[in-house]
Amino acid sequence: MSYKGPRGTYDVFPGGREPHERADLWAYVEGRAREILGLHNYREVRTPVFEEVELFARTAGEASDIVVQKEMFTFRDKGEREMALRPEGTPGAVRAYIEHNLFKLAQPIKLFYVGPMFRQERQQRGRYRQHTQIGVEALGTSDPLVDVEVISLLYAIHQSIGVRDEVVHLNNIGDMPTRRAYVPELRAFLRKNAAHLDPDSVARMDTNPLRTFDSKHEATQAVLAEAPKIGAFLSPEAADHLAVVRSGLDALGVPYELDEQLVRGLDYYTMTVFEAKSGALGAQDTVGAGGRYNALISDLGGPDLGGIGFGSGVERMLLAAAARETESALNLFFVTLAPEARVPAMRLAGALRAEGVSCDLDFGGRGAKGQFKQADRSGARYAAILGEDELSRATIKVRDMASGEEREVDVSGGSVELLRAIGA
RNA sequence: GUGGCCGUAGCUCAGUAGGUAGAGCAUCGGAUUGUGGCUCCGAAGGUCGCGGGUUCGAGCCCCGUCGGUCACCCCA
Repeated sequence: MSYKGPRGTYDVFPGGREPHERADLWAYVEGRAREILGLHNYREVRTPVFEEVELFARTAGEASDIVVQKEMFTFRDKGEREMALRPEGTPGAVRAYIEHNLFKLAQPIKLFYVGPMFRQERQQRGRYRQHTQIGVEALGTSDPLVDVEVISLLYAIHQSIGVRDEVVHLNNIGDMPTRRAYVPELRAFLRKNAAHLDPDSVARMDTNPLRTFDSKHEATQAVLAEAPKIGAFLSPEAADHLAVVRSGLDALGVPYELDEQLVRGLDYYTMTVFEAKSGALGAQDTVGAGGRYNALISDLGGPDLGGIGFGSGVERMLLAAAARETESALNLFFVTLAPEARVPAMRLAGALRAEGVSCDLDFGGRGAKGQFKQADRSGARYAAILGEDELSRATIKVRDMASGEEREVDVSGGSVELLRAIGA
């Protein structure tokens, strides 16, 4: 084999082994998600898979090494513009919201997107260089009940496709007053215990102390268990917001766990953050996650309005969902027993398809036995046999593949009798 | 990007102390000149990831490289 797919990518095809390689499961998940999104009145937005690097750099802070941090695929176009394949969906959606003045309409604007995201990382279970996210952005309001809707929507989508062993983690990382109060406390605490922290956390202690909570090092986690909790530092506004979100989730019956160590990788989050994890995955156990971003819209040149959204990894949803079988959709398979029967069979097939009956026929020039074998494997309920005898009588033989029963029907007047014979 | 493990037919794998490759399933054909699922017979299918090296001889040993996988980093 001379060519292989690029590192960290995979193909979706009939017969794929892993759930995320199966085309039928993709159709199922996307279909369910679109249905539920529609029921919540979210509408689709499609934005380019590449944007100016600057857009993504703007949205994720730590400007200097952002390209490295977010591990973006970047390239320069022929006009010397620095571009990047999108690593996440929010910046493009928010950019479009601003660019098309959607903030002038009645708010919120509730959008969803489905599409590929790109990150240049080493692959592992549930992590790919090109992965797909189903995401949602509710833009133009800071109403905490929108947070409730967005989180319950994420949960509803996961439940509908059967994500196993799911826990929603919830936190509020506060507004600016909250952080001004909390971050210095946390930083001071970390400095005091720096000797017990891993190098990555030591490095982040000054630039972004909140992120140290993400560390997987045992020693670091032991230190963090004793760290001051953000809950005690929440401004009155942030505390109220969290209380409304919690009681809303309780009222809707969405199970969640308050997790004061939950921070998020993207720096634009404010107030509400959440993560849906599944025990059915490996180390990459976050199926979907998101949060509120009350400064992002204005940072990108829009009005001072809040927004909240989530992204959910389709590959991870597929991996975390219980195995599922999808049945064959084929109704009928034509078996031709003479070369001159093939074109008539195709003509009849056309007539059947026009009536919504799915059918197929052999293209390999197989003998009778081989064709019946194909019919059997196709999962078709009926085989329609067309040979010299049938041709001369203007009939076709319909065989019920399960019972083996056969009956000959008249097709001199078209496909009517044939349709009736198979109950269509 | 770093590290552990792995890389033999389409798939899952075996391959013994180094002697130029096997099985099961799948595919195709036949047993049944126009009838599937079971059974039997047969065929086709491999530069043993790639490149070097050691050796009379390498799928087995050594080096490099590419790829996969899992974990770290990061994140959906």
